Amino acid sequence: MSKILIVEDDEKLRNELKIFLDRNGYTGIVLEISENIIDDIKNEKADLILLDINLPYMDGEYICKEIRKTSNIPIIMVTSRDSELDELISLNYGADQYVTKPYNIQILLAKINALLRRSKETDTNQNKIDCHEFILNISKSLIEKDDTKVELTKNELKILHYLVIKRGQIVPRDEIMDYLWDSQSFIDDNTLTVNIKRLRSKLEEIGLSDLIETKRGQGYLLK
Amino acid sequence: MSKILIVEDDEKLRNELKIFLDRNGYTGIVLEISENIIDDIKNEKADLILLDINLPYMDGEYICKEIRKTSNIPIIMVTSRDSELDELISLNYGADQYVTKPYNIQILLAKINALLRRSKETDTNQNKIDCHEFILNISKSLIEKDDTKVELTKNELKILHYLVIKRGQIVPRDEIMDYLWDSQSFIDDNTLTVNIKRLRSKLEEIGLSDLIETKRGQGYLLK
DNA sequence: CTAATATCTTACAAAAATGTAATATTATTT
DNA sequence: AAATAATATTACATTTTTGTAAGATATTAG
Repeated sequence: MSKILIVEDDEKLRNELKIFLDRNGYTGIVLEISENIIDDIKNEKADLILLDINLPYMDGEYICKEIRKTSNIPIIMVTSRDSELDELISLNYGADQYVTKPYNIQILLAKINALLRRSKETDTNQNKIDCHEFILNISKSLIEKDDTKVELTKNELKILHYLVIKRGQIVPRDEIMDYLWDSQSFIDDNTLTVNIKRLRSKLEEIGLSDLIETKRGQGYLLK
Repeated sequence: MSKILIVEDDEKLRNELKIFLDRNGYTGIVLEISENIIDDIKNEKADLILLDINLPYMDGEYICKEIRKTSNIPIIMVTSRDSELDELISLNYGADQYVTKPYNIQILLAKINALLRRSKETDTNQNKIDCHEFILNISKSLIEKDDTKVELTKNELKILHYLVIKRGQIVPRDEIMDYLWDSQSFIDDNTLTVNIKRLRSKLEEIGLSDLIETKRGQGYLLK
């Protein structure tokens, strides 16, 4: 049951929208527009925001930009301004969709569905990262490849995850060490080498060899 | 450097599009339309697909539906049919966006950026889930709260992650056990209780008490 | 080629994580 | 209130994970 925030000053329109959303399996929440609208939005902890551009106090594009500083909640701009410039600005400020009024309400619903489907992926999926050669299942701490899989320890997961994020780039040993251990704990530099070795062995176990390349003097590279 | 697949039969248009994408930091890949287009698409392992609706052999909506059976790659329908029905069908078949030709190419680019930003979220962020009371840092296996934090073991992380995904719902013990252990390994049912106890202790450590509620006979509930 | 340096390998002890058993507590039913 | 069932607690032995030490290889510089 996703919460959808309606940020719109046209009272008639927003009430209709709320009723429509409620009838279609969502919880529509209408916010009163005030100077504190940004805080109000943040406090609601909704799953998606329908955001008008023309609002009192401040415009929707500014609100969008502010929200994006702390949150990546899905945002659909819903506005009567059919302007390509506005659309461009909104998208560049971090909005996900731009819909012009009057809109076909079934299409708006379909867009909400599509966007929530996409954004929920992150939250609810098993937190897998698909790297062509293998899948890193972070929450289960597994490397998966076809029908084989191998469990990773906490250190191995951290290293591989860090390399995966930076795949294709050379990652300095220091950087990995900073990521793995608090700077307080004085960990032997060889400890990283040993951990890399262990990770490589596990990769070998499922037929993945030479994935982590050593760039002598520079760091490691995940291909 | 994201790979963007161009599935479009108008040769002039697709070449222009490729050049434009290449100039804007993407790798545009033009596919020849054939009967095997669906397999061709799957084999490319791209990051996003620009999919025309009017195509020889089969229409784009059908292709979209087929791709969605095995992949959740971002799909933007790009078409000259400005039809609300088509838009609705496309979105319901799993497309993320619907753009009509002729399009403003800057806006198309902004939409591509927005969609990739959203879909890459999983990859690039640190895999944190923000739950009002605390932040679950999955890749570092930590619970974070203000300036305190506590490390979780693999089991603790799995349990908490599962509860977090289903927060607000009662999660049966069986379901958690299925998630934690292979059905082959016959694990004592009390083992889960002990693991829950350990998780609760860690939550207590950083001042989070009574977060995991026992619903006797039903399961656990994360508030 | 030799020396210096970076990374690798192997083995091992200490620490952490895990499952189980035995017992205790709490809630529900009779 | 007693009996039953579900969950909690504690302690302990086993297994896994981890860091380090000591020596081996490989790479680069002189």
